Order: sequence, then C-alpha cells, then structure tokens
Amino acid sequence: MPRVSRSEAQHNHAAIGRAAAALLRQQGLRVSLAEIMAAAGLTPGGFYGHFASKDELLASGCSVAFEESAQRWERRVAAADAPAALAALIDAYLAPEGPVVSGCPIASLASDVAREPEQRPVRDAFAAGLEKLLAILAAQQSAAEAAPRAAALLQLSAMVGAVILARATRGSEISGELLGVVRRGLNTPPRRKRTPRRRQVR
Amino acid sequence: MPRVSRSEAQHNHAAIGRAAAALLRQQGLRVSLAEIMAAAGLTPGGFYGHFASKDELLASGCSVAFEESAQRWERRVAAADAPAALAALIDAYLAPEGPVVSGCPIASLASDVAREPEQRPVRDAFAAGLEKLLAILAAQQSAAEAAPRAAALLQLSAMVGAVILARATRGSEISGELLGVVRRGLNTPPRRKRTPRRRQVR
DNA sequence: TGTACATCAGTGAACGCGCGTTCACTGATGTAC
DNA sequence: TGTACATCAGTGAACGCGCGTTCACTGATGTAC
Repeated sequence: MPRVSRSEAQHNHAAIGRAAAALLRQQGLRVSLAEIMAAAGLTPGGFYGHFASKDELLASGCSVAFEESAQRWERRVAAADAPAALAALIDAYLAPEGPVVSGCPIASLASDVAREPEQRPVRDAFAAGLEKLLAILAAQQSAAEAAPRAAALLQLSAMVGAVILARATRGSEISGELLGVVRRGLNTPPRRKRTPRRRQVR
Repeated sequence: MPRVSRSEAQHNHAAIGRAAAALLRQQGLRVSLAEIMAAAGLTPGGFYGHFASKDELLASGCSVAFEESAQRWERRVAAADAPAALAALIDAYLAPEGPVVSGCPIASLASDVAREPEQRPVRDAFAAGLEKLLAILAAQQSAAEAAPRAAALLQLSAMVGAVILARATRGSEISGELLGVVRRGLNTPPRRKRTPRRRQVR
C-alpha cells in the first residue's frame, strides 16, 4: 500500500491541510496529529513526510480555515444586494447553532492563539486571516460611515464575543439570547432609524 | 513536615482555590494540577485530600475567579459617580495590556468552557459567573435604556471579543487598535450625542 | 515498449515526556484517659 | 496539666495514558537503459 504516486501525495498533502482546518475549528490548537492524519485517511507516521512539525501544520491549517471562511463571506456578500450585504454577514455569523466544523476560525482559535508564545507561526497566520475577514466586513459598511474599519472592528468584536459566549453557555437560556440580542443590536445602525426587517439568511 | 493543623489545612484549601483561579486566568482549563499545587505552596500528592478530582477544582477555581472579578467591578462602580460608572467599567476592561493573572475570567475561560462536554461542573460555574458580571453591567445602564440587560449583553460581547482578539494579536498594530476602537465605540451612546471626554480610569 | 532497480510515500511500532491519579509512608496534631 | 496513641495532612515516587516525534521497513512508483 505505501508509495503513492506524486499527484496522490500532493492530494494527500492538501487533504491533511483541509482536515487540520476542519478539526482546528472544532477543537482549537489542541487537536492531535493522529486525529488529523486519520481524518485525512492516513496513519500518523506519514505526517513528517508532509510537514516539518505540528507547529507548521497548525499555521497551514489556520490559513486554510481563513481562506475557506473568506470565500464563504465573499459568496454571501455577492449574493446580497449592496446595502443588505452587511446584515447578511452579521445574521449568518450569529445564526443559532451552526455546526462548529464549518464555523469561523476567529471564534475557534482566538483564545488558543492568545496563549501561544510570540514567535509561533500560527500567530502570523491568525493575524493575517483576521485582517482578511476584517477587510471584507469593512468593505460592506454604509458609504456614510466615516471610519469603516473602526466600525467593522467593533462589529467583529461583538460578533466573535457573542459566538464564543453562546458556545460556552450552550444549553442554558442565555446562549440563544446572546446571539439574538447582538444580532439585533448590530443591525440597528447608530442613526437610530429602524431598518426594515431583513429576510433570514441561511 | 506533614500533618498540619486543621486551620492550616483549611487555609491550604483556600490557597489551592485561589491559585487555581489565578492560573485559570492565565492558562485556561489546561493548567496542570502540579503547577496549581506548587503555586499554593504544596506538592501534587496532597491534592486529593482537598478535592475529589481536577474537574471539581476547575469548577471551584472558576467560581473563585468570578467572585474576585465581581468584587473588583463593584469596587470600581462604587468609586465612580452614577453616570460615569458604566464608562469606568468599560474603560478599565479595555485598558491596554493588563496583567492576565488578574484579568477577566470570561475572556480567559469562555473558549475552553465552550469545548467542555455539557455535564462538566465548570460549565455551571462559568454560566453563574457570567450572569453575575452581566448583572453588574446591566445595573449601570442609563435609566433611559429600556432594555438594560440587552444593552449589557451587547457591550459584554464586544468587550470580551475585543480583549480576546487583542490578546491573540498581541505584538501587532491591530491589537491596541481593537481596544481603542471598541472603547470609543461603546462609550458613544446610540443617541449620537458625544459624551464629554472621560478621565482615564486605572 | 520492456526490464531492472533505486527512490520514497506511507505504515506501524517504539520512545520520551507531561500529566492526572494512586499509594505507601511520615510525623505533627488532636484526643482519650 | 501530662502522657500514649490514633488520626490524617502532606510527601514523593510510581503507574498508566495520550501525544509528538522517530525510525526501520515495505512495496508501488518512476527512471535509466
């Protein structure tokens, strides 16, 4: 069974990265190599033929996860007409109980990354991914917004905080309350004029 | 050296709880028992005379951490005159680079608690602590605020999210930017009337 | 195109380490008289 | 109050397990002729 063709080896390399991305979203940086390799259909011993270390894979998997999320965000933005795109992003992000495997890598990894020592490669991957998603969010702000990046930072903080807290309290009442309150709060622009009720997005 | 007086044993029990609270803030649920015991001035073997399991200590340490934070919040509220109390809480929470050992247990533990299975005792301790801090924040909302709990939930989500993201990006520019933007954003009430510049609190 | 052989992707077991938990032991504490 | 002894808080080492990493091995792939 060993010695696979070169194209298959390349495919396996990508599969490991994608498996890492999925499991990172679920479990954070604590994922075990064996589990990632199994998810990619391989055995643990083969790992070091593909990556130099677990650290390197974590950084790579983190980048893959952000790449996937950025694409999903872009798709959602493209599907909505311009002024509704921001609300579409916010509503989808704060949708109750999405499956964590496909969830936002910011919510899954931020805390773990915060505890990693400064020079770890995953920190750079995380920061780059954060900026990428932030840029998408900033681009959807109303044209009247003088500081779109600042507005996006505030929204993103609230979104990430709400999702993390909702997950931490899953099972009690406050969990859904958090998502609903923050969704309504962020969709009420500071001008205090009520926006019309939006259609629910995915 | 073994066999310590009963009052000393009680003191040691409390010391283990306090050490756990401090290290939980720093390291999250991954703290090792040996490190906690060492921080309490004891050796690892003595642990099971004080707690039934690590799980039980984590729940206890989590409660202690929330208790300590609630007291600190109350003190800060008492020190400020009524309308400034909310701003005082927010500004202190988003102060740049506080030492993590005394930081907010919500920011430190939310992600880890989110990944714990449902029946773990630390989940209840976390949810109870969250409600306690939330109640303090809700009590500081302007009297004109029709939904103080909702307003507090939105603020808390943004505060927690901003602190976690700032820690995750510590070392890059966006880290301080996040804290500043969210601090200004939350201190700008939705009425769009600029509040006078507040004095910096601790 | 066929054959012979070196390469090397992947396997599976082993190693070392950290950590939660257990346990035999110690000797000061607390109590019974 | 003093003495004798049982209790038990804390020690330190050991055990078992999971995990990152290493390594000898396998056999299909890819290449040289």
